[in-house]
Amino acid sequence: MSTMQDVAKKAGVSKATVSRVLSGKGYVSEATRQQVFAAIEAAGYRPNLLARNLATSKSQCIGMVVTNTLYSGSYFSEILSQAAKKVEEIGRQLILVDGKHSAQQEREAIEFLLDLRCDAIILYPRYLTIDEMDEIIEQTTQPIVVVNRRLRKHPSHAVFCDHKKSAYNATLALIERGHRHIAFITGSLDSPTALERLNGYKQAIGHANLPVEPQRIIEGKWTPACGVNAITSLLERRVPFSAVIASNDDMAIGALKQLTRAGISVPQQVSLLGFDDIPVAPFLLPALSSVKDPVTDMIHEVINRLISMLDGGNMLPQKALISGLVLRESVANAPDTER
Amino acid sequence: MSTMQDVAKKAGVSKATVSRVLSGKGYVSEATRQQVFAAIEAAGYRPNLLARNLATSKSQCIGMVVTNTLYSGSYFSEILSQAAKKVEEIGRQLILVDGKHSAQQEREAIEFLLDLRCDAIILYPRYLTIDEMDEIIEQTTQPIVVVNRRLRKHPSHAVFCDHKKSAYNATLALIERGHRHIAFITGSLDSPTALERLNGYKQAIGHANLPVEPQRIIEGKWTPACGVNAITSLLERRVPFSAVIASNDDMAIGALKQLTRAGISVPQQVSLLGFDDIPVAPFLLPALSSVKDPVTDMIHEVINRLISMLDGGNMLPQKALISGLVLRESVANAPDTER
DNA sequence: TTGTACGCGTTATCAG
DNA sequence: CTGATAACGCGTACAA
Repeated sequence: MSTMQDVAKKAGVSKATVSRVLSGKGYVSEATRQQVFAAIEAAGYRPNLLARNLATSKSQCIGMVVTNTLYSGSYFSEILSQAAKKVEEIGRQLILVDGKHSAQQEREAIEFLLDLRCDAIILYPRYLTIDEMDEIIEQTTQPIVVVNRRLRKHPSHAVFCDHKKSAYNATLALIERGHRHIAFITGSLDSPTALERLNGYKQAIGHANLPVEPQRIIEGKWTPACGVNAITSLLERRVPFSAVIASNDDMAIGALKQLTRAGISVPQQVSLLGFDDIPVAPFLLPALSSVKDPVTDMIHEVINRLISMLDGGNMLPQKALISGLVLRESVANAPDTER
Repeated sequence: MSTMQDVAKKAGVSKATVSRVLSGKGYVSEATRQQVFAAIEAAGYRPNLLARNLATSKSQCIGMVVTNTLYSGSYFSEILSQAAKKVEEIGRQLILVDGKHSAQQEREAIEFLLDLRCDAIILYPRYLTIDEMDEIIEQTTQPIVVVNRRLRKHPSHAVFCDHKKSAYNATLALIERGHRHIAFITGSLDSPTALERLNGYKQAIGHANLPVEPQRIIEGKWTPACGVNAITSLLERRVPFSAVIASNDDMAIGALKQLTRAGISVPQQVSLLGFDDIPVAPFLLPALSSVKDPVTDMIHEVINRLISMLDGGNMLPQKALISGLVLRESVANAPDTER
C-alpha cells in the first residue's frame, strides 16, 4: 500500500500539503491541488484509517454491541436494519461487534469500539447490570446509549419501552374478547424484558379475577423451537386454552407451526399473539395493534439521542471533506476506460 | 486515558519492558513483571488497539460486510449468528460493517475492514460483480471469502449452494404429490439467487410437461410484506393454485399470514414452501427437507476456509498473550471489593 | 534482563 | 500558500 509520503514525493510536495488537500482544511493552490490528485491516482493511494484515527481520535463511525445469542431472531435483525439505515443517513458507518457471553465480554466489546475511536456507541445489553452500565457511562467521554434498559443515574442515555404494559394490554384485550384460558409462553427468565411481560400477563389475569394457572405458563427462551415445544407441552398435558400469547414473534411463529401441524387453525380456533412490531409479525390480531412494541420508533430515538450527544453540527457536510470521498470523486470524473 | 508511557514511569521501567510484559514476548524478570502489573492496575491502563494494530498490521478480528437491505430477514440473522459463534470459537472478534447500497460502498466497506487490519474478510455481496470480486481478491493480501456466489478465477474463495437445484427439487416434490397449479413468489430479480430459484421452478414445471403460467409467478422482494401481497394478488385475480413456493422463508411467512386471513388453512388446503434452512422456517413439508438450503453448513464452511487461509497455527493459544486478557486476569484475581 | 531509538501513517502546530 | 517537525500509542531490532 502506498502511503501519503509516496504521494507527496510523486507530486513533488510535502506530506503536509497532501494532508491539506485530503482534509480540505487550510489553503492550497489549485495548481498543486491538481498535482496532488494526479499523484494520488497514479499511486492508487488510499488513506490509512488506523493512522488517521490514531492521530485525530475520531473515526466517523458508530459502534453497536449485541450478544451473539440475540443475533438470530427477527427482533434483533430489525433493530440492526433500522439502526444501519439511520446511521447511513447521517453519513457514517455502523459497525456491529459481538458482546458474546458475559458482562466481561460486553465490556471488552465496548472498549474495543472505544479503542477504534467510535464517535458513539449503541449498547443492547444482555449481561451488564444497570449499575455497571451507569458506571461505564460515567467513565466514558464518548456518547453511549443503552437500548431496552432503564438506567438509574443516566436516564437520558436509555431508550426503552414499557413491556409490562404491552403484555398487560395484550392480555386484557384477549380477555375482553371472551378468552378465559390464555396460555403464556415466556422469554428467557434471566431477561428483564421477559419478566416484565410475564408480570403484565399475570396482572391482567389477576385484575380480571381469573386464576393465574402455572400449567398455562410455559417457559421459553425466545427461539421458534421453544414455541413449538410450548404448544407440544400444552397439548400433551391436555391443558385447555383458547388463546396463546408468546413473548416474542419468533416463539409465536414456532407456536403457529406446531398448532398447524396439530390441525388447529389460527386464529379461528386459537388466538395467537406475538409481541414485536416487526415485518415478520404475522399474528398480531389487527385490533391489538396498539399493544405492539415500537421497535422502529425506539431505534430511531436511539440514533436521535446519539446525534444530539455528538456535539452537533458536523453531520453530513463533513462528508465531502472525507478524503476517501474526495479521492473517489476525482476518480469518478476520470474517463471510464478501466471499468 | 493512561498510556504505556505512564505505566512505565509508575513502574520505574521503560515502555519496552511494559510492552514485553503485555505481549509475553522476550524475557522479563518476575520482579519487574509484578511491578508492571501493579502499575497497570494503578493506572487503570488499557492498551490502545489503534496504535497496536497500526504498529503490527494485525488486529485479531474478522470482518464481514453485508448490505443493510439484507439486515432484516431471518436468513441473514442466522448467517450472522452462526458466523459470530464460529469466530468466537477461534478466539477472535467478528465485526460487521454495512455494505449500504452500491458496489462502490461495498468496496469502501471492504477497504474499511482492510484499514482496520482485519485478519480476514467475509463478503456477502449484493452489488459487486463476480469479476470485480475476483479482482479485489487478487489485489488483496488478506484472505477474503465470498458467500453465495460462484467466483470464476478464485473458486476456493467462494462458498455457495445450488439454488436452482433446490428450487427444482422442491417444485418436483410438489408435482409428485399431485399438485398441478403451483404458484411461485420470486425474490428480487436483480439477485442471482432469485433467478436461480425461479429457473429451477420453471425447469421442473417444464419437465413435467406442465405449462409455465406467468400469472402464477409473482415478483417479490424477499420481505414478508411481499408474501402478503403475492397471496392477495393471486386471490384477487382468482388464479387457481393448490401450492405456493416462496423464494425465502420471510415471504413464506407473509404468505401464510395472508392465507390465514383469507380463511385458507395451510397445509390442509394449500401447501406452502419456504426455502431457508433456518429455525424460523415453519413451513417446509417434512418430506421436503432435502430441498433446504444448508445455511449453517455453508457459513461453517466459510469460517473453515478462512481459518485455513489464516496461515494457520496462531488460533487460540495466542489468546492468553493478548494484553487485555492478561490484564484482566490479574484484575480478576484481585479482591472483589469494588464490584 | 532492560533501555534506546526508530517506524507505523496521519494530523496539527508552527515557522517561513 | 507550503514545509519541517512534533505528537498519537505502541512494537521491536539493536545495544547495553
